[in-house]
Amino acid sequence: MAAEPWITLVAGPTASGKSALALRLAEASGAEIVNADSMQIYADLRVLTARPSAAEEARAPHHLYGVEDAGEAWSVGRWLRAALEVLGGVRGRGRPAIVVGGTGLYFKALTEGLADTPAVPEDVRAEAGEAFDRLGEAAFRAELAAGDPEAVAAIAPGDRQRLVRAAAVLRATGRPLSAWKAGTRPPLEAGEWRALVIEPPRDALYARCDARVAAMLEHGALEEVRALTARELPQDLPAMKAVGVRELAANLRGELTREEAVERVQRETRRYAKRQLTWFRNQTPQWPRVEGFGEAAHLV
RNA sequence: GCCUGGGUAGCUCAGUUGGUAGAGCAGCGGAUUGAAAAUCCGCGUGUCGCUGGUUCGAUUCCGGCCCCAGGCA
Repeated sequence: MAAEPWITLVAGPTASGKSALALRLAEASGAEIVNADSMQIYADLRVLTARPSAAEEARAPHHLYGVEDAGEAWSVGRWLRAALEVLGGVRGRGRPAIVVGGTGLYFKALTEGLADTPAVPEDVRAEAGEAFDRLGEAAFRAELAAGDPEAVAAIAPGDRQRLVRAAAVLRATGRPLSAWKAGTRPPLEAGEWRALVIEPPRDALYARCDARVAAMLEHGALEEVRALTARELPQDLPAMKAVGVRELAANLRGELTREEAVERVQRETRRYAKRQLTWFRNQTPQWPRVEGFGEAAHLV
């Protein structure tokens, strides 16, 4: 067992000051920063996804920020492979690492592991989706239950995304998801990492979400969305699902006033923060809490 | 000032022929294994404007008052 953890995970909801805390920790320890945010991976929406600025990135090495085009789709698995490779490099340089972000599932994959499921071919995935739409949920579930009763029992009603994924994995590999999950091993050693969860008071966090969305509009969020929508990419790409893209695009089309769009983006941002709070509260209850915002946090 | 309509959940409203009320949105709680800023599940949180009266019982009926909107002056 390693004597000293060399990886620090900094988790927390959006607008909680994670990046600021990570930067302070990095400057204090000479660490390199690794992104664990599913949207900050994409290059196109720097403002809207609250990516660190060029000036901030200059203060410490940053990895996996803006490294992919919005026209490409990353996933937990793709992020995990990339993150492990980056961490290997950091370790090779003899430096500590700080993994910071708001995507709970990415932290879970990093600390607990991800099933070693083979890639599901695109046509199998598409076919499963079509089958769902053709059969309806009840019949689709009945068919899936023959090969993967566990998934059928565990997936909540209406959750098309998970049902289709379970069916696609079964079809492509001949084994249910649960079988793939069974052999999962954590990619990191227990002693080599430690974690922090920033958990600001709800009201103050929401106020910061609102203020930050307003500030994003002042700093070019609309222009980013204009450039992105001009590419007419498929709507189901991850980057197209970033909070604010839909609403600001609607404003650009004249379907929402600027004020309406801002209010909706603020509301979606608050909801996102709430989901993150729920995740960390229940999925990582044993991780130490930092109360208040990241930039003001008292460091241990 | 008079007339009409309306004051019910955070918001927009429905409803109770008198037995203390329910929808949508918001909000809150939860799930979460390759889209996770995704996807989905659950939960009404209430001086029924105020105040008297009638009644076993009033948010509901009656009186008075206050407030909002429109109309007439």
